[in-house]
Amino acid sequence: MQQKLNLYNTLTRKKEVFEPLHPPMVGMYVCGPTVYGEPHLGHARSAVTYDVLYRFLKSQGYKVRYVRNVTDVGHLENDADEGEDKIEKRAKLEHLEPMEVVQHYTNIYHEELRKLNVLPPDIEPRASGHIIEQIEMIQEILNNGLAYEANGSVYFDVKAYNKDHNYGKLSGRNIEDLLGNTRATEGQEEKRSPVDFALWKKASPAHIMRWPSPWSDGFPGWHLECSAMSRKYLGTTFDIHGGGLDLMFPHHECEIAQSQASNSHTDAARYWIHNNMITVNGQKMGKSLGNFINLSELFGGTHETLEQAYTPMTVRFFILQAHYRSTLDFSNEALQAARKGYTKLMNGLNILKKLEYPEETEALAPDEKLNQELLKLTEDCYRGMNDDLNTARTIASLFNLLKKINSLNLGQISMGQLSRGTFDTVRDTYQELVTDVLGLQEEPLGDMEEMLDLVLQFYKEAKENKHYDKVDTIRAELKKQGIVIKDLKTGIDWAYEE
RNA sequence: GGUAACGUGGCCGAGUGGCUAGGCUCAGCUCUGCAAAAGCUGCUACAGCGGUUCGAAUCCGCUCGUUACCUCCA
Repeated sequence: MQQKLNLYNTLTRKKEVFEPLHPPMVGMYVCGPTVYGEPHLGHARSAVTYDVLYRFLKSQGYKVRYVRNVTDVGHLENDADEGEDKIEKRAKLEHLEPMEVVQHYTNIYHEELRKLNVLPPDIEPRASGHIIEQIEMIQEILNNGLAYEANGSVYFDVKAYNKDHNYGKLSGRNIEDLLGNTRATEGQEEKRSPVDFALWKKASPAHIMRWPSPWSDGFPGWHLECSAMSRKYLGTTFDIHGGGLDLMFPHHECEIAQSQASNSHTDAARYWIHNNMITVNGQKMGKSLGNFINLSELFGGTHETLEQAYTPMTVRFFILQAHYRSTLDFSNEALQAARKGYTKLMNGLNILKKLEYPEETEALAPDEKLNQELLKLTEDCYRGMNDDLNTARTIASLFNLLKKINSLNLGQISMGQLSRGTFDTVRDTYQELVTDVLGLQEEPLGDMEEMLDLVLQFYKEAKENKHYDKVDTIRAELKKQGIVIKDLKTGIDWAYEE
């Protein structure tokens, strides 16, 4: 495949050819969730987006180290002021240890992502497990004169930093605008400037989650964990940093500032990737709007805006049918359409399993034009992926390919019109992209017990009609599945074979 | 208020100077015991107004509308 992957880099605001720093190794860091609540559609979009990037890079032969963190400390209700820690607030509410909250929601997050066929990252570090690394980084920034201590807390000195660096280079802001727009917030007396952000916060006496540091018993600022952990596992400069568009400012901006101000002196990542938001009725799903749709509600059909339950693969397909940098509007109609599209793609997968190129028929009536057309379609599939992970285009091309596969299956196109090479390319492309790269897999069929009842019904009829050959066949086939039929006086039943 | 982005056919959603995106829906045809699936055909759109150009949905300007970030959020 001589096509090259292009990625849109927020840092440069344009699509760039992806060239890893140390091929074939690729280092990739993605901002994971703060585990204080149920995972929702937005988490799914982010996870699926970077899962596809991860899968695609691997399919292209890269050796990827994928790090996705779990934020379990330091994420305050309000940034860098006197807000409560999200985790701790939840813990108090539910009368739990903060780490119980963390574990609980981390487990659910993992479970839901597994349903969505999202591969686990290679390393999943937690902020609370990297306090030492974070303290070290703060010390570096202090030593470099770009942070200051105030009453046991340490703040990043944005104005000082901005003298030699560009604070706002990622999100396209400038410090004057920021200063002009910062609203007066209470409890910020310690900060020299409203734009400064916390690297370390001194804990109030009531605060449970606290660690010793040179400055105070306290906890690290939210932005710091990502800088410290990405550096620890991927180095001072790595290839890809991903996350939601809403994290661009201030979170990612601060990450870059911290990395530059520390002894790393880098932007941390070379390609900064941002996925767009999910909207509901044209409005962003947001905490303050209270219009979140949790994944459990989606899979269970329990949310009030849902007309029905949607399976994880329907949701995955729905996400992939849009480009990751576009907002994706949620609606029942769109999900239902996604369901059908998904099943269509799966039917194609099943057809391909059964289709074989006949051994002896080596292109009886080769149709050069058709072969060319099919090969072009397979290239289109990859062209979509390479063009900034445009899964929407890839899926469109896969549907075009699927039409031909269906025609082949129905004999509207004969196998002899294709060369073996064309057929293999078509099959391999379809299978690889659908299952390995897009990560779409078959979902279990309906109720197995109901199907079994149907078989038992046929068994009963066969027996009544004394079609003993059929009776024997049914028994034998079911036995292969580990099921035995029991002819009881009271009726017919089944049991697991012991 | 500051800064961005977007406005595509009944719905969703790609594209981006000239060539059919695709999915869903709807109508018709082929196939078919009936149906379904599949294939084929049709519904041929790019907010409005100007401009650049041989040619614009695609570039530029203005107008209208929507949204996002600037505060917690993936």
